[in-house]
Amino acid sequence: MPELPEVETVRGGLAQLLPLPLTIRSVIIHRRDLRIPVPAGLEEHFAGRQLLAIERRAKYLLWRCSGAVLISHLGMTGSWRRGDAVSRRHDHVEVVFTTGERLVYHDPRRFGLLAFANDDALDSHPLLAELGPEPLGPDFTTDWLADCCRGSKAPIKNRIMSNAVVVGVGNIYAAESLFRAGIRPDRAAGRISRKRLARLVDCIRKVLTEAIAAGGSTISDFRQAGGSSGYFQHNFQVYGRQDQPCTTCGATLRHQTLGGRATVFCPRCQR
DNA sequence: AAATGAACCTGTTTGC
DNA sequence: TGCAAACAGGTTCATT
Repeated sequence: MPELPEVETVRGGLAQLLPLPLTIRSVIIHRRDLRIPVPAGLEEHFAGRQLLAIERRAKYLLWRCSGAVLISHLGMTGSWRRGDAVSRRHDHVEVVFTTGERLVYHDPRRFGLLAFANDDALDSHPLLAELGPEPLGPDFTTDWLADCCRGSKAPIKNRIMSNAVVVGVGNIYAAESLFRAGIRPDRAAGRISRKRLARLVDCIRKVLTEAIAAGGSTISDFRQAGGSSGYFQHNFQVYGRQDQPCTTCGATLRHQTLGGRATVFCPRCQR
C-alpha cells in the first residue's frame, strides 16, 4: 500500500485534478465489505454536500465537505482514479459530482475502508483518535521518540511502524530510514542512544520528504491520481535489495523477518 | 502489558 | 507447461 508519501501524492493529485469546490450528486457503493464495512447511510449522508478540500491525516485521505468529512484508507491496494466509461473488476465505490466528474475507488484486496465523521468531531473519530504525531509535523520530536522507546525490547523497526509512535511510516520507509540512520532494524528500541534516535527522527523526515517530492514510489500498480508513476523506488537503498551490495560499503545486504514483514539491512553500516 | 503471529483478500511471482 | 506455495505497500485481533 501506499505509505505516507504515496497517500500525500494521491491527495495532491486529486486536489489538482478537481476544480474545488464541487457538489456531490451521489455516492454509489458496489461493495460494502471492505476491511471495515462501509457504514449504512454513507451515500445519503454525502449526496448534495459540497466537497471543499482534500486533506490527509496519517495514511487517511480526508474529503472535507460542508458539514461532514469522508474518511478513506487505501489499505494495500486501494486507489482513486478519475472515472471513465469503463468500469473494472474491483471498482467498489463511485463519487459522482454535479459537473459529471466521477471518481472511482478500486481495491482488489479490499484492505481499504471508507467511513465518515462530523467535521467538528473528526479528531475524536475512533479511526483517528489514537494516532501518534505526523512525522513531518512539530510534535514528532526526539523527546517523543525517546519516550516511546524507553524500556522497550521491541525491534526499533516495529516501534517506528506503530501508528501510536509516529504515523505514515510503513515497511519501505521504515527500512530506508533505518539504513540512513545507521541503525539495525532488529535493535531493541530501548537500547538506542538519544543521539542516534535524534538522527533517526531526522532521517525519517528526510526520507519521507524526498519521497513526496518524487511523487511516491511506484511498485506493482500504485499510480498517482493522474495515472503517472512516482519515481522514489529508484532511490531505494535497502528495500527489495537483499543479497545485493550495499550502496555505501559494498557489503551484501541481509534479509530478515520482523513483525511478519520482510526487512533488509546492511550488516556493516547498520548497528 | 508488551510482543508475536495470524487473519483479512486477491493478484502476481517464484519454485518444483 | 502447470500447479502450488510464497509473497505483497496495512491494520487489527487473539494468543503467549
